[in-house]
Amino acid sequence: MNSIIAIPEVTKKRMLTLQNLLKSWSQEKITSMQISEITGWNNSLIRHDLWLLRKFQSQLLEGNTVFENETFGVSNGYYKHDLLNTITLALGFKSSEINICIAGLNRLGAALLDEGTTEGSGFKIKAGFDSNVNRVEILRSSFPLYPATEMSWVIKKENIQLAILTVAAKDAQAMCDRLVKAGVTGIVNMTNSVLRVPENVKIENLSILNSLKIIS
Amino acid sequence: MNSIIAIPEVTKKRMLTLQNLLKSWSQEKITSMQISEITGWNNSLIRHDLWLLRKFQSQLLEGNTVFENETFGVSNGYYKHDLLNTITLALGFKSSEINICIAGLNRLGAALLDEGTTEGSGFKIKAGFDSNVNRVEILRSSFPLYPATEMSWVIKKENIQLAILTVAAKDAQAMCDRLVKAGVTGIVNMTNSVLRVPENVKIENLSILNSLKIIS
DNA sequence: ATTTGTGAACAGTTTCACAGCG
DNA sequence: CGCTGTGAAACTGTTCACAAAT
Repeated sequence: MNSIIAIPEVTKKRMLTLQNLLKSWSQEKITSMQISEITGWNNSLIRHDLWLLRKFQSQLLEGNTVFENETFGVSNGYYKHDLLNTITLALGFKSSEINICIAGLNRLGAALLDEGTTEGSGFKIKAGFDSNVNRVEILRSSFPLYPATEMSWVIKKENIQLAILTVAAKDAQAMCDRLVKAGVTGIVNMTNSVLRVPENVKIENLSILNSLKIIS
Repeated sequence: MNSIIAIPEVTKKRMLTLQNLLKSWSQEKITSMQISEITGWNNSLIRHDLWLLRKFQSQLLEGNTVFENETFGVSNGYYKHDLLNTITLALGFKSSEINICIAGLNRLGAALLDEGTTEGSGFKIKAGFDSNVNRVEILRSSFPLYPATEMSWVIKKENIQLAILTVAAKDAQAMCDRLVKAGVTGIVNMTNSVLRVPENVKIENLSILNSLKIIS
């Protein structure tokens, strides 16, 4: 009776990085040592992560206790494409696009507007919001911009699930509350504010200043 | 013989967040429960972190095995200012400003130029670099912009220690190599590329796409 | 009564060690 | 032989439980 396993968050994050690495890897094969050299992760950790991924996957194909078609580890490296497939499958990326919005159209927010930010990534920016009606009218972008007062219906109508928050620190909590109320289920917080959200809303903090402090 | 303790990276990150939280906390005192409610961290974890911080600090004041002047935990909450002091001291923030630069002046990089990005943070942007000479000439900013070819001497002359990397993914490793060669000791990587650096160079990855994937 | 400070217990993560495979 | 797959061992981080403080 094997207990049900889940992929830990740390592993998921590493696999996201590995995915990016593989996309720019030009050879057909790669070994755990090579990955280790680039990323700095211990080579056993990589094999262990991959093992977890496949264990998790085989558990989804219930009943199939025996691994089928095991082209995987060829004892002299992994095939890049096999790896990419495994990662994509195991992390369960949605096949359909996820709609997102940007809240706060100062220079940072505005920079995310065109810039191919989400090019071929599975995410689609559907709206931009700002409390400053002026900004909304002046800025040009490939999708519509709205005053923050319109947020509620736009988020529902466009089926927006996630938001990138780029307002000034002092307005962050208020804007966050509005987003949550409108039904957003996750926020990438690019402010220095600490956001208070209900348990079912996920936050990822991306503060440049904090990062600078960590590496200094 | 107590073994020497160091503050773990996870704790440091939490303390950075706590620092931000306290700055916007208007009351004189705060309890571990209140911090817990806002951040979602278990309240014992907060006390434990704080305990580590002070243990670490008292170890710096060598010989002083006895804590002196222990106004700290007043058994009904922490004084905001005591906490802020402890965090600042224990995390050892430099009293002097640290010079940084921005490598890659596309829209995202350019957005960091004025925007008070580093306002009162202990970091000072001293230069911006881009391989596109045009951009360097067109953009306006409060500090000088240079073609990437000038990087080596500028970084030395201005004593620049850290960099924020905002170039296109395909140019990331090349630009990173140049920064490292010029003597930078830490990079905030805002691209999706996985950077390969020598052990002594610290990287913090801030990829918006990865964050979106994690919360989705 | 409430909240901190503390070490022990527990859970999670990483590394080790080595069998098995090509 | 070099490399993967795998479970066990070592290590790191978090939570518990309760004494001490007020």
